[in-house]
Amino acid sequence: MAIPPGTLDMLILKTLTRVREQHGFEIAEAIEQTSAGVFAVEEGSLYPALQRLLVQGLVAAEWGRTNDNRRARYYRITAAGRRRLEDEVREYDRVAKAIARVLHTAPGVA
Amino acid sequence: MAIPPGTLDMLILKTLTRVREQHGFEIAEAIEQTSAGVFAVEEGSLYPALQRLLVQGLVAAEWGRTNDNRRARYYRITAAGRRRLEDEVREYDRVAKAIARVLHTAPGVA
DNA sequence: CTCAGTAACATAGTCTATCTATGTAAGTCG
DNA sequence: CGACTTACATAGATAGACTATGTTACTGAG
Repeated sequence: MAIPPGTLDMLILKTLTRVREQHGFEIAEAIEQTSAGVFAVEEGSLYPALQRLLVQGLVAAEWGRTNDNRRARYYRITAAGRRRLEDEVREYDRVAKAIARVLHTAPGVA
Repeated sequence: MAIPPGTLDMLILKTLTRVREQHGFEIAEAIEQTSAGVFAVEEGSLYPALQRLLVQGLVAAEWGRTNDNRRARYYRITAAGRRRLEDEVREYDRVAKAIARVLHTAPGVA
């Protein structure tokens, strides 16, 4: 299923706080797994997102080798990335609560 | 604040289950109030959304008069609209839970 | 009675972010 | 060597909310 617009960067940053260094494919797999298979992160969404995060200094990257000796770019979250993640989670909670209020306001209430 | 893409139709349908007939402005105000002021529904988002819902038969509309005698289009939710609302709420919950799982998976967990 | 102000509806075009489709480099293995 | 796969990458399509603008029609001041 599609990732809700505006949440992908947050999910990537969060994933990078769980495992110190991951390359793109690993990040995508981790999101799919921790979401219990609800989300599929497409490459056309993943790599542009990682570029955005790189440019903003929220993640850092270096080229390395996978277990089976393929080249891959390994990402880790920066201090600025952690701060941004906190902000985004806070903001997401605010919005989620607001939606819940609308969805659960009883009929007849002003 | 901005309405998360993909949620506006659901919020409008839900609002119309609370008050039987409302015109556009009233719907927008109701969403702002029940969200505790978190959301502001802009006219450029509201009216296209109502058109979408009309075309799909999820709401019905008729022209009428406001309390102070201005013309306004009054909307009510249809049976198909109630079914769609149920689907969208169910889907939203699924996504929200998936995001929560990603955000709350402890470090070190596979 | 006219004219400014405003409520309500409406649409065109912009922007943002994800997706689809495609392409490339480089390693493995038969 | 050649088919297959992993991993990265980008161009273009698409969706949905936003900004900006415009129109209609009622009210109220002067």
